Amino acid sequence: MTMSNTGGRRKPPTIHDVARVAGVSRGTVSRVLNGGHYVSPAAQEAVNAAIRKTGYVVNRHARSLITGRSDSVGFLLTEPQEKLFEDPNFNVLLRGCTQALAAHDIPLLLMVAGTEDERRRIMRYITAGHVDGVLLVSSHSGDPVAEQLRDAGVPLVQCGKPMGLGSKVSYVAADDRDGARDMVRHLLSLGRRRVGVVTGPLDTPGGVDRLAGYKEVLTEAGVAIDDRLIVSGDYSRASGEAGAERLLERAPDMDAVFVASDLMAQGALTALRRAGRRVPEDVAVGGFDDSAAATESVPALTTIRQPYDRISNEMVRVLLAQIGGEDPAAVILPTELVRRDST
Amino acid sequence: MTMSNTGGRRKPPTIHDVARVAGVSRGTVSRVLNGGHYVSPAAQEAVNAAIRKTGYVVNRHARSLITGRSDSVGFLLTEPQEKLFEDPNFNVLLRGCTQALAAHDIPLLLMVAGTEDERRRIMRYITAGHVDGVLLVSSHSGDPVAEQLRDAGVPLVQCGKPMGLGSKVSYVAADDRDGARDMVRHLLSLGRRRVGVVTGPLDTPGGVDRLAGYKEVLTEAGVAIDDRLIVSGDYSRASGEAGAERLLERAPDMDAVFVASDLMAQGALTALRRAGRRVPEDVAVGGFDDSAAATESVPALTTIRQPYDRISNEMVRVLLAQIGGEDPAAVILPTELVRRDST
DNA sequence: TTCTCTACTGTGAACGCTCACAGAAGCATG
DNA sequence: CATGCTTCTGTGAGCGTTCACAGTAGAGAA
Repeated sequence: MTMSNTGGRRKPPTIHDVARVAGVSRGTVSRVLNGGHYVSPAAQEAVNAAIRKTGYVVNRHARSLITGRSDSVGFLLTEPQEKLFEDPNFNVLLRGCTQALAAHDIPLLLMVAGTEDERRRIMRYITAGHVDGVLLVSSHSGDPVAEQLRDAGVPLVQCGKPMGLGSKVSYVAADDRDGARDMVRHLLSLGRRRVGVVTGPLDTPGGVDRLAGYKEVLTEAGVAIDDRLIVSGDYSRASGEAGAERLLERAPDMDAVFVASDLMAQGALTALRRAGRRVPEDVAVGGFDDSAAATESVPALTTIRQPYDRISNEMVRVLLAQIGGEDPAAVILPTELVRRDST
Repeated sequence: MTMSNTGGRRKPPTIHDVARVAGVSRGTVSRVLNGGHYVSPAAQEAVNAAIRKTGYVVNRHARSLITGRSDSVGFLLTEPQEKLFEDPNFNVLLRGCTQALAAHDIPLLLMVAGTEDERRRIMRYITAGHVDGVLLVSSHSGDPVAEQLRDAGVPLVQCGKPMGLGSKVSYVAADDRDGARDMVRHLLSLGRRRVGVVTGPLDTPGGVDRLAGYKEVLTEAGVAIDDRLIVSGDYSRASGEAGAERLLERAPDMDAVFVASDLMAQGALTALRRAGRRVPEDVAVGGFDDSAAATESVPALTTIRQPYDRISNEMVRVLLAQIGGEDPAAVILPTELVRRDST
């Protein structure tokens, strides 16, 4: 009479079963599992064979109980919703982090803090030690969550430069300023001199730095800064459309515009088309991000590529280092100009 | 001399500390934590006060070790990438599930099985009992993963109707057939008679059902089915564009088209514009999904709304029921016609 | 009174693992 | 031969919780 295996799950083998099959002790099996130092080759081999034979998989709960580590990290999003819905970059980041962590056999717990209630529950969960560290994505970058976590001693890496420079928290970001410089230099190299800009939100480092890069290059090139050519948006498509409209009103002779996100650039294209301007003949348009929106636009956008794959890899690397005891670190990654049809 | 709390985390309070503060035993605290049956009001109150005072949070690892439950579920995506990048619906689903689970205090583990290696690692993780159940999103809907999990006795809910009807696995889906019927009826009600269709992939139930609804309504209305008016796509924007182009070639007198996804409908709009057709005057266009693409299109798409918020809620509900021992269940949710500017 | 029943409470054992420690075996050195 | 050192192995304890069980107190019935 054999045991039925329909329906319920069988009780999985433990380290004890492996030890018995391999003819060694629990301790030896544990050592093999954790790097194999101080284990004879013969025992090593016997244990590995026993693991394969029994189909043993470590019980992470039991391990965590004694080590105090959870061997998992949280991916925390502190946005009501727009980010998750509108921003194509978010997907890339989430996927990149999931995979980078998977390579270390570390599961990713997704946490979305929309309401204040959710935020509290999540903070309690995190500070109780249920994750070893947190990857934080938040757009309003003076987020109190970052400071709270840092004060609680939770390893933390933020995506994008945080606002308060005093706060000692790790972050990984693209080089916004340098990217903006590249784009504006590119527009100037096309012979354009009336270069407008639709900035990001000016209460975020990203918004500020991209504008700074713009001004820097114009000044270098001896082109006067004209306030009528500067408006700001909030990275949304709608704000890009409104921004371009305002620019055309205030400076009808504009012959190029640097828009600080692809989504806004898409909106700007709509506004330009409506105003009867041809792109790129009358007005050259440069975006930022190289998100999916850049290739979907008509014409396809010349843009500044943010290396999201590298950003997610670095976020994970820095976080794991910090969990391992290293100090917080800031990583700034280079961007790249991608030429398409809008310039 | 006070203990420094800079840097490292303090050791969190245990159930023991709570018991001591409340003046009761571990057992009583545990009972309060798990529903409070057979606990006197006085003890109940004392324990709750002690929990607040000490800031106690249950150690889930210790609990899981003994209960055998992990009190977490996996969200498994078996797609190489396109879904995560192109499909706006995916975001909505992921967020919905995260929140529905959060209400039960259950964390969501995100798992992406792109490569074969990842798939194996994830299967081992799941079957080892590290999650209590799995929410599965996969487009090629005869996915072997579903059967493997079912055979391993892992509670499972799939998003969308699975292909092999024999396999007894839970799923939650929108009523594709009925949605298609509504849309085609709507197009007919506008007086259109040459109604084309760009279907989804015909090796998936969603693709098949939407086409079936289309044919059904035409037949009911006494309009002959014309094969030249039927082409199929794969839900991508590009395939919608190509599909509409082919339809115009084969049936230049087409005066309406039902496109089985909003993303494809966006592509169709591009093709129609290029061919000089006005939408909706010359050709009315109906989409499916009511994703972000529907409102971003110009003109905004009339479409069939899939109730993604309800879908995610139902997926979680059915999964938790199944974890609780109930039998697998199928849930089919009603759709809704959303009128915009393309019809 | 005594017994039974219900409502509640405390206690030891276990869950599966890692860690610290003790000890064994092998080998070179004094 | 004792001593030390290195490499390897086994053993008990304990992580924080739940669960089963035993036990207590009080109320009501016989």
